[in-house]
This record gives sequence, structure tokens and C-alpha cells, in this order.
Amino acid sequence: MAVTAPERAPRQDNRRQHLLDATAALICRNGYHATSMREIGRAIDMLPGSIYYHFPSKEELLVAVYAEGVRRIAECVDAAVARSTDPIKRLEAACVAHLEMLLTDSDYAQVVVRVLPEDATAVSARLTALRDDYENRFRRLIVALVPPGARRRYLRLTLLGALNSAQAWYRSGGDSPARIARQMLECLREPLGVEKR
Amino acid sequence: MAVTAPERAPRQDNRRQHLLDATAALICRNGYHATSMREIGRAIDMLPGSIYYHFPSKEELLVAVYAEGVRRIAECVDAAVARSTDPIKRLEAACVAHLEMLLTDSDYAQVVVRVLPEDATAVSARLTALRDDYENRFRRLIVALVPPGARRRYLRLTLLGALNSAQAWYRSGGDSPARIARQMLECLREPLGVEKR
Amino acid sequence: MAVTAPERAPRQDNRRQHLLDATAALICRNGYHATSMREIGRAIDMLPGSIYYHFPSKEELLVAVYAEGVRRIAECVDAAVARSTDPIKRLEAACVAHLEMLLTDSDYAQVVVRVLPEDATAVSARLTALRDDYENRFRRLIVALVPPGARRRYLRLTLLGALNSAQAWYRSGGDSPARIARQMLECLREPLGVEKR
Amino acid sequence: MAVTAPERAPRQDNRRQHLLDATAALICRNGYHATSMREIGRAIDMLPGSIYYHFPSKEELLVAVYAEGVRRIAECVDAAVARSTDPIKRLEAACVAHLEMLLTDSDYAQVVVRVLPEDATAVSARLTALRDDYENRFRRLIVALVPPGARRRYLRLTLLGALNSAQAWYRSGGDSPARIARQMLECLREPLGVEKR
DNA sequence: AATGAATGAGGATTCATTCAT
DNA sequence: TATGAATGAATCCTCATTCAT
Repeated sequence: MAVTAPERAPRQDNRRQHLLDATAALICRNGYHATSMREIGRAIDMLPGSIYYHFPSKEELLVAVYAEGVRRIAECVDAAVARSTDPIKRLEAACVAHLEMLLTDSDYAQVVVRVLPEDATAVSARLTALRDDYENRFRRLIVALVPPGARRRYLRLTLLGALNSAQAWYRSGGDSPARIARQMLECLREPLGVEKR
Repeated sequence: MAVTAPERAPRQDNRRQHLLDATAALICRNGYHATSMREIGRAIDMLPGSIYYHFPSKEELLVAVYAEGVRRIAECVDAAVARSTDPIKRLEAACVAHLEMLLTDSDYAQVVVRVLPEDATAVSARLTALRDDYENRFRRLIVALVPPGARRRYLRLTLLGALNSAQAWYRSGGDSPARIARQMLECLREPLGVEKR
Repeated sequence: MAVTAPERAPRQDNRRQHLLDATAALICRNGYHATSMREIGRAIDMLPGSIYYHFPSKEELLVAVYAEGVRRIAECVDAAVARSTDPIKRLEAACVAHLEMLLTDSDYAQVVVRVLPEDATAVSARLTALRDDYENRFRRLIVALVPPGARRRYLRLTLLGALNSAQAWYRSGGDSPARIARQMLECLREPLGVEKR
Repeated sequence: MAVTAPERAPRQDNRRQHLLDATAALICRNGYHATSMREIGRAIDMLPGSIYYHFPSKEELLVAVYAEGVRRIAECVDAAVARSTDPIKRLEAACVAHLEMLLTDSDYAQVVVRVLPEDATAVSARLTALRDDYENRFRRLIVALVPPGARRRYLRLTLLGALNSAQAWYRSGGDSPARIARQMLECLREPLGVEKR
């Protein structure tokens, strides 16, 4: 942590932050293609042309949101994981944090799962890289838990695929994200080498 | 095989089928919003306006493709399931058939997984109903295998979430869809109550 | 009245009549440009292309409806006029008949007033001729009533303009068409040379 | 005259005014439905899409033209009326001004009479309100002239109906708008309570 | 007497983007 | 740090019409 608090973000960053927030909200709700620059502008009372002062294209705006999404969910997962040294508790904490961000805490995180890199051809490689970077956390958490073998890969894919799919059917009022995460993990406890509780 | 092939398929059905095929191919590759009527028309040398002779709107065209996708994948899964009476074999067959359709055999099936019902507001309820109808097969297969309890629901969601997620990362040349399906199922064998092979 | 009932109209005429009726209804409600061939077809369960068996173009269809409109309103006005020999009674009868057709009795008649000849460039001259032919009745009725002079022309134009304008504001439930016609005529009674009743 | 002509009229107002002028001209000549955004754009060398920078829809564009039409004809009529205190002279001045605007001076005014509010469903109430507001002037002029009674209403409707109908048959070269207006008013002079001149 | 299938132009409108100010 | 004004292409869709069957 910095000893001296940095000077307050200049007004610009405020607008930029607004812009990113609105974009995240709209894309997470409607998807990338169904979100227009006009709509984003309208959401923050900025003319569509003005957005181009901040970002050179819609695709770059998406990259910024996507990167921020990865940053936020990663930060949250990292913090959760750090609270324990038990590999299984660490994985569980990761899953819970992941799903909480995905389902209730962060439009940004939701964008990361909802948008397919191919939705924005010109920047798809960068989106893929960002996502891979994030998902490597789960690779490492599983490596720490499961002995070598082909199974590791499928455990990760199954786990992440299952968790992310919750975005499509989750409705608030039912099971909490944390419970969903734990239930799904429970489904995989045996190959993960975890004793039944 | 018929001795005499009448071969007088009405021109209409041909064009309509072409139209559906092209739509399935484009939507499965690019998504609903990124696929335009122009593009669909271009793919089959039909003017965009002419498409409206066959379907009253882009959304209805999507419904037709989606319904055909459900029909095809369901038919294939049903046939696979019918070949056995052992509940676990039946589930495995379903997963394999599901993933083969999804990853290599059918643009139509891929549309069912790729398109979110909310992508087409006016018909989203119908898309949801179609999808639910299909997924009920898995509900029943799991019911036949797992004793009552909350776990059933999460097993189904985990399984389908995991399988469907393969669409995002599958590349031909790696593991086959059948192997992927079996590996994922294997990850869940314990809660499914299956003996290790 | 015919002594022998004529044989029933052949099926064709039935359809043709339906077509004209539907066209009259739609054009009188929505205007010529806002009425499409599709809509007309839909109203009588006939494909738009099939309309072209009966009429070579939308404009010719309009001419047919317009001519029928003139025929009907003229017939009705003529019959009303014939019932009296008193010039003022004859004019009054004409106005009442005109307005009853225009406001409540006939979609066809309404088309004659609602459609401007220039709405259908290719046939505008014919529409104008048809309308002039009809309006000449009023010319003659006024000639029979008012001594020569420029006034005759303006009396006719004022009278017809006033009567026809009722189409824009008439609502059933208020004054009857007959009363409206008589009231308007009353406004002109002095220059028409009529003694106050 | 100003010594220094700044002449820096903002480009915006020019274009917007052009747009309104062209729209008024086209709609007054061809009607609302027969006038396309393309055509309007072509008339002022503006792309059809660019029109939407100024107005959010064709219907709103119509409202703007219609409102300006009411404004102009009302202004003109008000000025004419203000020149006298004699009720009959005031009404005559109103009729003359009305018809001059309608027949020769203003495309905008012509739109007000030519377009039916129902032509633009979404805004028809606003068009009706605008027109009513204008026509109330005639109501008041007649109230000042004629003693109470049902006749007032029909006098107004007859007068306005007659005047407006001139739009359909007026051709330059014949009687002037002013003469037409006076002749029509003359037709109503007795019930208006005016002594024969 | 009509249909099925299409055409090609045009309908209103929205898109991401640009650029002088 | 934006805005005002526009562009040009594209959006979905509808138009009147055609014509083989």
C-alpha cells in the first residue's frame, strides 16, 4: 500500500470511469453486438462522438472493460485464495469468489464470461490472452490439488464450464452464488481427491 | 432404398432448406446479432427481401433454425440413449451424442447453445421453451441414476454447463468430442454413483 | 325492378367484389399511399400477386374503386333529387344524400373525397374526370336555383368544400349527416335566393 | 442596414432550416406518405441518415413542419386581424390572410391543411392540438360577429371547409386568393349578419 | 382464377466513426 | 475535453410487381 495517498483522480478519470461502468453494464446485460455506442453515450449523457476522445474504437472500449473485468475478478479471487493454505479450501474460495463476482458483484466480470473473443475480431487475441491469464489461476489451484495426469485439464474445464454456465440460469432469490459454487465443487470432490465431508 | 427415385423435390423446399442451412451456419459461426439478413441472402444467392417470403422476420428465422437444432440434437441423443438400458450407459451415450452434435455434426445444434434466448427478445420465451424441452432429457437420465436430493439438479447443471462450454475452446485435432464427453462425465462419476472402471 | 331474378353472380365476380370492397374500406380508412397491396390481399385472404389477375396495377384498382364510388354516390344523389321538382328541395336532397354516403353509408364514396387525383399520377386525369362528372350535378342544381353571375361558381365550391370537409371532423354520435348537410346549406340560404323558413 | 454585417449565421441553423423548408415543400406537393426521407435528403444534399441528427423520426420532422406552418399562418392571420376593430373586417382579413398563405405564400401552411393528423399515428394528437389551436381564431372571430346559437359552429365549419377546399382546385392565373376568400365569405354574408354592400 | 416464389428498388432508421471547432 | 454535425454503409423490412405453373 502506498504511504501517501495519491492525489484525487482528475475529472477526466471520472468521466472515463463512468464510461467504462456504463459500457460494462450494457454489455453484460445485452451483449457486445447488441450494445451501441449511442446507447453507451446516452447512459452517461455523452455524445457518441465524444466517446472517441477516450477510446479509439468500440473494440478498444471493450478491451478496456474486459481487462478491468479480469483485473477485478482476479483481484477478488486472489484475495480469497490467499486467506488459506489448504489447497482444497483455496480452490473452494476461488470458486466462491469467482461466482459471486460473476453473478452479483461485478458487471465487469460478467462481461468477461459473456463476451466471446471472436465477437470483436480485431482484438480477439488480446481478449483471449486476458481470459487465459485469469483462468491460469484455476489451472494452478488444481495442479496443487490433483496428481499429474490428463484428468487435471478436464477437471478445470468441467469446473469452469459449470460455474460460468450459471450466468445463463442464475436468478437472485434462489441459491446464493456461494452455495452454487460449493455444490458444483462438491460434484467434483472425488476426482479432486477430497474426502467426503 | 427406393427403386425409382422420383427426385422431383419441389423447388420450394430446396430453397427453404438452403436458407435454414445458411442461417444455421452463419449464426453458429458469428452469433445472432453479428449475422445480417444480407449476409444470409448472399450465402444462398437470394435477395435479402426474398427471405421474407419464407420467414416474416429475422427472429422467426432464428426460431426455425433453433427449433430444427433442438429437433436434430434431440433425435440424435434419443437414438443413442435407446441403444442401452443401463442408466449410466444411457447417460454416457447422451453426453457423447450431445457433444458430437455440438462440436462437429450440426450447425443447427450449435445455434441452440450459442444463442441466448434474450438475443431475440420477441421470441425469447419460445427459445427458452425449446431448450428446456431438450434439456429435460438430461434431467430424466439423471433422475434414473441418482437418488432424490438437491444434488440431482447441480449434477445436471454441472454436466451440461461443462459439456456446452466445450464449444468455446474445442478445436478439431485435439481430443474427440466423444472423448471429451467421457472425460467430463468421468469427473462426475462419484456423485453419479458409478463404480470406478 | 327486374321481373326475373338474374342468375347469381358467378364466383369470379364475388371475389372481384370482395376485392373492391376491401380496397375501398382500407383506402377510405388509411388513404391510398398508406394502403398496400399486401394489406388488401390479407383482408380477403388473397395473395398479393393474385390481385393482379383482377387488376393490372394498384392504380387501376384505385380507379375501379373510385369509379364505383362515383357511381354509387351519384346514383344515390340522383335518386334523391328525382323525388322533387322544387329546385331548393332538390339541392337539399342532393346535399343530404351526398353527406350520408360520405359519412356513413359508403366506403366507396369516401374514397372519392379522400383520395386526391395526384395521389396516383398515372391515372390522375381519369380520377379528375370522374369527380368532375359527379360534381357537375351540383353545378346544375345551382344553375337551376341561382341567376347567372360569378356567384354560382363560388356557391358550388363553398357548398361542396364545406360538405366534404365534414369527413375530417365527423364523429358518429353528434349531429346526423342529414342535419349537418341542412345546417351548412342553411348558412348559404340567402345567396341561394331562398326565403328564410 | 447594419454597418457591419457579421454574417456568421451558425451553419447548423442554416441546414436545419433548409431541411424544414425542403420537407414542407415536398409534403405540401406530394403528401406525407408519398414523401420519403431519401427524397428530402436528396433535395438538400443531405444523406437520409443525417436527417436523424436533426429529428429523431419522420413523424417528428412532420410535427416540426406542421408546428411551423401553424405558427406562420397564425402570425399572418393575427397581424391581418389586428389592423381593424370592425368584426366583419377582421373576419374578412383573416380569411384573406388564411387563403393567401394557403394558396401562394407558404408551403408550411399548406402542409397544415393537406396532412391529416391520422397520417402520422404516433403524433396525431399533437397535430390535432396544433390545428385546433389555430382554428380557434376563427371560432373567436365568429363569436364576435354572430349571436349565440348552434349556427356559429356550422358557420365556422362551412367557412373553413370552403376556404381549405380551394387548395384542391386553385390554379394561379385565375381569381386571386384574396378574391376567392372574399367571394366565399360573401356567400355567407347574410347569416353572418352583415348588410349587403 | 389463383398460387408460390421471387425480384429489385426503396422504406425508415441505426451503425460506428470522423473532424472542425 | 468534449460537442455539433455529419458521413456512408448497413440495419431490418416492405413495396408494387412478375411469372411460371
